[in-house]
Amino acid sequence: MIDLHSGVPRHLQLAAQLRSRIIAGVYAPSDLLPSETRLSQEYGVGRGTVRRAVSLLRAEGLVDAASGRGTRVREPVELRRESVPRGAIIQARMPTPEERASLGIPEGVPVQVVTVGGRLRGVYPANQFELTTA
Amino acid sequence: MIDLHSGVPRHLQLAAQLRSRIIAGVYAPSDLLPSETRLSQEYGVGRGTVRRAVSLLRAEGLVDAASGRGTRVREPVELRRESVPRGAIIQARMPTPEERASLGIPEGVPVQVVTVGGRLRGVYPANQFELTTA
DNA sequence: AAATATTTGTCCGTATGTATC
DNA sequence: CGATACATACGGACAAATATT
Repeated sequence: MIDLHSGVPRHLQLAAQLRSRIIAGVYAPSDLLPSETRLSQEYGVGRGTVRRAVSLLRAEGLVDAASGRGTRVREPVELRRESVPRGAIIQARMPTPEERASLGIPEGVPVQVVTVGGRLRGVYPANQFELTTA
Repeated sequence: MIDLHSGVPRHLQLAAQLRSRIIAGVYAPSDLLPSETRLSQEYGVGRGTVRRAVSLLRAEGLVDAASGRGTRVREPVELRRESVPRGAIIQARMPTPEERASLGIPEGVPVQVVTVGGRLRGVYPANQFELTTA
């Protein structure tokens, strides 16, 4: 459960427990997590604390929440492999809000930017692509 | 300022304004942002809303906050260029908390993981390295 | 050196809105 | 329409780290 006096923030403790349950398959892909109110009661923490914990899992891409529907464990996605030419420069960073909107990138997912000779070659969301050198 | 009835969440409005001020150089690298209480008063929103806005900027790697000290605009750093061999696979992701601690990675900074033939070759914090194909 | 003030971090309770069932 | 569930937002309280006097 949650140790209220361990010094470790409760939302981190809760996030860790939910995370390990997801990885262990207790909550399997496409499963709904218990509602925020349920978690709040079961773990004896406020709902705000639950939301903070869940928001971490969302940022890690583990779950996906929607109003009215619940919070669902995300299906693992197959990564597409994209080949980059020799001499390319590959830089990772967090996407701008505009990139997130236009590319449909979820929270907490970085992008890899490929440039060749100073010219932009592509922006690859890390939840969809891995890069390989030609 | 903040439009309380535009339908756009206030923390997003505030984040957008702070973000554009940072990019415009109104808040320059190493500058402190106004304190959360100041921002809360100036923009007429609650402190929780301010914290949500700032936390977005932290996740984007734009600013860095510390207890007692304040929230500082991050310095852009010179990137070291690291060469990866042909056939390597480069995957970007957010670091685990353990990696952040051991590698000293600030918030909002992704890492690039290089594997060759399934064997791990290196983990490169994106605020220090850019990769190039050999 | 010590006390005080400032600033961020955590947590709670409550209220209201919006989407879904 | 009502019940459920997530989203936004406020206020208050206290702790922890840092800065200031």
